[in-house]
Amino acid sequence: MEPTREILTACRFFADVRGESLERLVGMARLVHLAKGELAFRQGDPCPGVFVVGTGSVRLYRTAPSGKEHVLHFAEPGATFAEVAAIGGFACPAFAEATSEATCALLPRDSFARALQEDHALCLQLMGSMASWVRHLVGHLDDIVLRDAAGRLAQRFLQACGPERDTFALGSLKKDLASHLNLTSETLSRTLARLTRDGLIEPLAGGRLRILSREGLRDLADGAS
Amino acid sequence: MEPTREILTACRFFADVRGESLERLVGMARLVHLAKGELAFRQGDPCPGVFVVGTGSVRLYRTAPSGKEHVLHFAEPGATFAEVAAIGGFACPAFAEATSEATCALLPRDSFARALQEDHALCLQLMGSMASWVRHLVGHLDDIVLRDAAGRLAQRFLQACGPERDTFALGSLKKDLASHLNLTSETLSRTLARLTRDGLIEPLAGGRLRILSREGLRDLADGAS
DNA sequence: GGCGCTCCTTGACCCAGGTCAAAAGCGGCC
DNA sequence: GGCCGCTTTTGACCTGGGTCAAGGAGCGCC
Repeated sequence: MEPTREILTACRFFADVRGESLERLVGMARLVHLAKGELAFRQGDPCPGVFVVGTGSVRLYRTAPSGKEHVLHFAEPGATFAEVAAIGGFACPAFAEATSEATCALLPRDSFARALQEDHALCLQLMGSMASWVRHLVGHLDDIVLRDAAGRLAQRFLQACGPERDTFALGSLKKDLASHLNLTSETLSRTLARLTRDGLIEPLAGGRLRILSREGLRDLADGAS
Repeated sequence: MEPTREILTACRFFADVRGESLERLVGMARLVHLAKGELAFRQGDPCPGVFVVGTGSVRLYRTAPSGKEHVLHFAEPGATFAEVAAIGGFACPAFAEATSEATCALLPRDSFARALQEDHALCLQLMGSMASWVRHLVGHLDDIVLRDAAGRLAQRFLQACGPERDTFALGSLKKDLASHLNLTSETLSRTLARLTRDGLIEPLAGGRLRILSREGLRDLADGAS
């Protein structure tokens, strides 16, 4: 199978796009390869189109004039990024840096926009995806606004490992996770140590963690100090 | 003109919706009246549909288990709210409280969803609106993450009055503005006093403000303390 | 006018989390 | 193995902004 088809079919966003719609997307897609540390685009660049991550992982971050940076999102395989800018016709709102060697399918903005114009099913699909993304953003916003450091971590852990499994991987450098949660890496480190000391989590090999007390984490996330 | 038609045509979201599409929306719309302090819905309620503000103003806020609340958004005449939940099929993500007597048009969720299914132009419209909303959210997120109290205020003021005029109204209680910016009203009050003392702004009658130095505000927003 | 709201301001104090600096870890690579 | 560059941890200290408490100030209502 062409690699772009494989990437697109593995993507949640396009999971239900089939037949002619899918062919059209596959037809316009270009394969983009990123070396570790390479930027797919910079904040303020014109948006090249929608990226769909096939392998590797891409860190989306914004910077302030002051130099501080904020990690908005980690795009893992199956995720998309820059779709909002592509649809809205904005400049790229962030830097996109591969945190490991990565391959993406790129759906060029103009072709993609044309496909949206003409393909109602695709449009509906995307609408739903975008709504989910908004919901996610709002959730993240009030993680940051409404919870303290421990609460944010606890919340993150509970989400990261879902209701079933009780171990999971961090999936990024700790300093990036820290930045995503609007913490410094020092505070993250200290908080992690505290949760471990309190017996709520257990560090495993390979940057994985095991949750020992969902209860305890939930309490923290709900604001019990 | 029926009041709902008037409300819908005044709304940016539906500004380009005309003819049959518009008739359909007008046809499904119900007029909703809210007394001051009344809730249109509560966080967690099933989403009744898309609200379009005609008159008055609605405060959208979320609360944490700890009791802290965060004002996500002020919906003024011409704005919509709950559209994301309606489209994505989620529960209401926030409380919606009228801060003054308000009238809204309500497009019931099911009818609206059906219209979306069948009306491609409407779909495209909404896609663009949603993209703008995401952009706004991301901007707000990093106001909160990347700027200090004075920077957030400065940014807010610059946006609120646009590139042309140099006076504007706060448009809400100071404590709500504070909550929106993730500050306490005490800090807001102190910061406002400081900006006034430094000659960057000037308080006017009726809760209006005049900007005296765009320069100075820009510096603050850009992180110069 | 006076009374009772609610909102806003100001002051004194405090603390979560940031900052700065110094060790550890930990691969990757010659 | 040993060196180098990174990330992470830990410690000591500092500070922006939160908290608590006490007045004003505006305003609707009797």
